[in-house]
Amino acid sequence: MPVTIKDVARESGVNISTVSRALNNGYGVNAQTRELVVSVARRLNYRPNSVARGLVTGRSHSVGLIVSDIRNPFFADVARGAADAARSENCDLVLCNSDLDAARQMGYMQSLLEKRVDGILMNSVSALRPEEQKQLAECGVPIVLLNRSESSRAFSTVAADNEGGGALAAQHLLDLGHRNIAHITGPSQHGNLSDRTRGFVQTLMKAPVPVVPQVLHGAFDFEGARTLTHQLLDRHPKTTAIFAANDVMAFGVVRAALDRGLKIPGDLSLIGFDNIEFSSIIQPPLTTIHQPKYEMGHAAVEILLRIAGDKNKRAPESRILGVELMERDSCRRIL
Amino acid sequence: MPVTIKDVARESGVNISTVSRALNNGYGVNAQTRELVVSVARRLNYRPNSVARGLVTGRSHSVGLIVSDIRNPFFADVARGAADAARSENCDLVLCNSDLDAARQMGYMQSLLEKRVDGILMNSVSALRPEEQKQLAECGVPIVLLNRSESSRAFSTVAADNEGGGALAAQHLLDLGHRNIAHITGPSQHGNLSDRTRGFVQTLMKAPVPVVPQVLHGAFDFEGARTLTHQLLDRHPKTTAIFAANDVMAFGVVRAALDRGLKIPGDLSLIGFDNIEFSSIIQPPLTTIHQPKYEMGHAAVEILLRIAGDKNKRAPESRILGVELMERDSCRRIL
DNA sequence: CTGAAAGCGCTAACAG
DNA sequence: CTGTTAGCGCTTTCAG
Repeated sequence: MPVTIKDVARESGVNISTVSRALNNGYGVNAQTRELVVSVARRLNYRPNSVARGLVTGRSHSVGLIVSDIRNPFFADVARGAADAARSENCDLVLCNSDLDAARQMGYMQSLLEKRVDGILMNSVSALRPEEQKQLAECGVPIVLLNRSESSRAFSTVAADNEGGGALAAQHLLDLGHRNIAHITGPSQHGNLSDRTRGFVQTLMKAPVPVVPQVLHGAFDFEGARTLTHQLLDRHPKTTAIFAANDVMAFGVVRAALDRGLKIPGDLSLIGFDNIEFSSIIQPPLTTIHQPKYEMGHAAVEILLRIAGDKNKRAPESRILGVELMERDSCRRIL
Repeated sequence: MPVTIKDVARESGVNISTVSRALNNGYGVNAQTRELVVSVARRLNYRPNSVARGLVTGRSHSVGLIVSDIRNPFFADVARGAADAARSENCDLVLCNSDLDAARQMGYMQSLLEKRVDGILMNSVSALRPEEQKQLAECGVPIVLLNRSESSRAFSTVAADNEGGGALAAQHLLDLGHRNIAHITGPSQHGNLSDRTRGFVQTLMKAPVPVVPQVLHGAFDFEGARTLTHQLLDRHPKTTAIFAANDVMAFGVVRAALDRGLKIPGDLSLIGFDNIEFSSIIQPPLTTIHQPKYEMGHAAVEILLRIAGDKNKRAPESRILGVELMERDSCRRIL
């Protein structure tokens, strides 16, 4: 049985409320009394029970994070940023993996709400039924959505400038003189990736000499990209540059190029998106669009906790973080 | 203000204790009464307050996970296994990043203990002062240590068979006919890596024709390995095979080989350790020792929760999980 | 089977 | 400055 505030009170010969004050506020207590209490508490190895405290204060000092899968390096970065932001406000992070399954996600929501977390940060599954949307909106704790810039205005959101990133990629390829350009990406309705595609395609089409790229949709992972690249190059062998919707897809392109004996960037220029750690390790080091992953997690929790602090809930806040071109060795100039 | 058990009681015309029973045990309550209560609860959108429940039951249904950095893909895998195991027991996972800093680690411990988590899984910093060791041992909640097989017998532990993995790597290289073998690894006192080194070296020395490998210590990351490899090859250009203490180090070797125009496996065979996702994506796909990362996290939480379930604390349990050789394309046979 | 009551450990008025 | 008191929302005896 752990030592409680009562033990400390008895041992110091004061009332428990005095102990509480001495240990928390600090002020409003005689300096000597406080010293005594503090020393007794330390001697007894007293550890305040934050469950009990939470019951009365209504704050749990923890926030929930629901991501699809923490093994995705993107989310690992976000999680680290979120955890650090939480810690700097004396909160802990509860990690949940939804696998983008609506039922799992709602299950975790439930569990987090029962734990009375102070807020929830999530990369929500895109296809939420209106009923679930509503349930989320009315759940009573602040929610910040990740990567859902286009979402309903009911929630605060944090996302990278995906559209701007797509534009950056397009401009870079254009600047290098490419005209036979392709883009491989995920399913056409994937919000995040769609934004990248839009920025990319629009920039290409608005060029002085407009370019219309080949756009291929498929699975947005390594093998999906590999397959897509083979399809692309079978049909359009003249392609000189590919924009992959994320770095892992870019790795798939690298592999496909290897399969065909094509050199990057000699025969094919390649640009990715995300700037995961591995993109600088792979050969050739990948030119890519950097997404401030850590900062996104950090900002999201800041917003969450700010909202949680305000009693009168304010209008949801949306934050779009800037992206950046990381020039490495996978793109070359076309003569 | 969320709806409480009282609201449900009033609305169903029964006592709160009946509501509690109806919603929890299920038995000991008239079927009709229960149905009524359940339906009212649902109608009111009642969500039990697990903070209040925790205060009386003494269980928080959450476990803490302290790792050095979730961005390390090894820990991301472990965390996922841990989260899944926790979830299957209706627990949540609280994620903490220590950066292997003793102060941060103890700070998180403190915070987790105040939250009255049901157990803590951690990859502890190796250098804990005896005082801190003791503090951990007596903290009152079950602790499972990760990757600390050699640690004091005071704690339960879960680790991969690092020594066996080192042996596997050695045997593989031997089988392929290598005799000029090197091993690059981290600092000599790093428990985990030391085990790998020991298994590797001993197996080599016990071979029919004993081999004594070059062993180089340095930073156990990408750049560290790159540097170490250059040093190695400057001094021992006849080296035909390298065992890197982990996959990221192996990637550093790949880069160093590239720096020198050496082909893998043509000029140099390479074997890693961990089998992180990237090892199959890099060129050439890396032969490596697979560590059951997900399973380790899963097993650790299972043990944790089993200990937490027993009132009479039993002897600590140590589990060593098997490793496996993943043969890919980075090693070749020497004639 | 159900209600009444005690209490988990703590904070927060409210008196003194 | 400090003690008293009333809960926070729930589980759990203990009666009935």
